[in-house]
Amino acid sequence: MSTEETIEPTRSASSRVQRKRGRRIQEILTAAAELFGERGYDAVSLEDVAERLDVTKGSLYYYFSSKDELGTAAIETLGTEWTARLQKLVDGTSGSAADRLRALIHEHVLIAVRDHPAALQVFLVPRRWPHEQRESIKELRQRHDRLFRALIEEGVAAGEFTVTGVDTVLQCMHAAMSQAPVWCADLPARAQYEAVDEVADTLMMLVGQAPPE
Amino acid sequence: MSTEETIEPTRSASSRVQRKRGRRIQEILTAAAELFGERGYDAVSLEDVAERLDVTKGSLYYYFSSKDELGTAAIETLGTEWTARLQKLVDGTSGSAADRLRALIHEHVLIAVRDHPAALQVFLVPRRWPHEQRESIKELRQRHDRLFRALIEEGVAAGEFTVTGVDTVLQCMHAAMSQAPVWCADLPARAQYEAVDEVADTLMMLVGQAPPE
DNA sequence: TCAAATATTGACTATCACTTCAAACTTCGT
DNA sequence: ACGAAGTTTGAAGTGATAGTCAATATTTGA
Repeated sequence: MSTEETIEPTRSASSRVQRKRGRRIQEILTAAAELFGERGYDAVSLEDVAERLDVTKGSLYYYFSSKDELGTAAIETLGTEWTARLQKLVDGTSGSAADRLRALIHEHVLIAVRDHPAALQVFLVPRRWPHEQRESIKELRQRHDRLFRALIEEGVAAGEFTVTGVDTVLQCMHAAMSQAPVWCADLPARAQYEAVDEVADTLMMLVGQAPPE
Repeated sequence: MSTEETIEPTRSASSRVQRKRGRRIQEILTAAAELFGERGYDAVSLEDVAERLDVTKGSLYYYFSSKDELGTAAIETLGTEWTARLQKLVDGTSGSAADRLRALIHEHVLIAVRDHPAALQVFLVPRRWPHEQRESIKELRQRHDRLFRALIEEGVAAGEFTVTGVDTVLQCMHAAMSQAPVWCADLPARAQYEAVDEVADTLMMLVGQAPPE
């Protein structure tokens, strides 16, 4: 919802029309988010986005004033959905902090590997993003991180985890997770799942959890 | 040394001239390696490289047939120097596998943070590199990894380390290290050193080494 | 049905970066 | 000193892609 459109239709516009506009914007964002998540921001041209929607790129400028604006909004969309999925998982799982953290990592990486191989890297490296856009991504990542941080701190408080600095652990975790899709890219589906499993085991060591058996 | 030049001067060429050519190539590679290491491959144009050398970009094509070729060679140079530095450190240190691994990680990240903030990412993500160039980078990374792997396996054999899969540990380690320069970018020098220290502590947990004190 | 509002087109411009190359310049060996 | 070999230049070519815009098509509401 509430995606900011900087370009407004002249004035007026019935709510019906506005809703239609909103839907169209969502369509665009969805398509863009998919592409950016698959290939990364730079590797996707507006022409690519337009093609997927069966329109021409000129039309995209009717809704977004620049690629960066579309990009920011699309990544926001992607991240929001992602966070929601993870939140749902966290809420639906019980057990020790270790169990839940492991499940969270597993799900997180699995989503990335299967659905959005390039998305985590976009979240992680907002290097080339201009001015304020960067803040937007940072904020998104923070929202994203909160889930992990909460579990880690819970585990630390419960004496389950050993950790030097939570921030550093989070950073290392994210960095590693963001690369997982790259390593897994050439693996068959079955092997991917096992690889993700091993990544989860390994990352659990960042909080002092030795692997099972 | 032995940098392959695909473009050869007509024929003949005295060894003296050839040596001069070799030196020039090294100058170019050094300049390019620095720039690529600072800003990453894509963010550096041939014009940038030429400018640093006080020549025009056309001149670069006298030595390298394309940006990719120059890029591959430059990264090779960077990686070779890097490995040499780390090798020296490993050879010059004694103590438990844990001590040496920690020192290695620390040095590795510190080089990256201080000298080549973007280099590790280039080593890690050869995504956009074409055909065979990719293999070259992979090989380089393997050479790079060998140092870490040797220490890790030693520690495992000695019963110091707990590890599920060495490859996964290596990957996570590298991914995390490659991001460290980004996190540290805005920190003052003193704080950088401490941050690197904490990264080392955290990464040691990947092999089951709880932090000190 | 028709005019106003909205949406889309496609051709055009601008820019940036890789690449080519003939001509000019420099260095080398004799 | 001189020609040949090696090096550099600057301008032009190419291609990809962001961004613009007047013309056109579609949708809306009365």
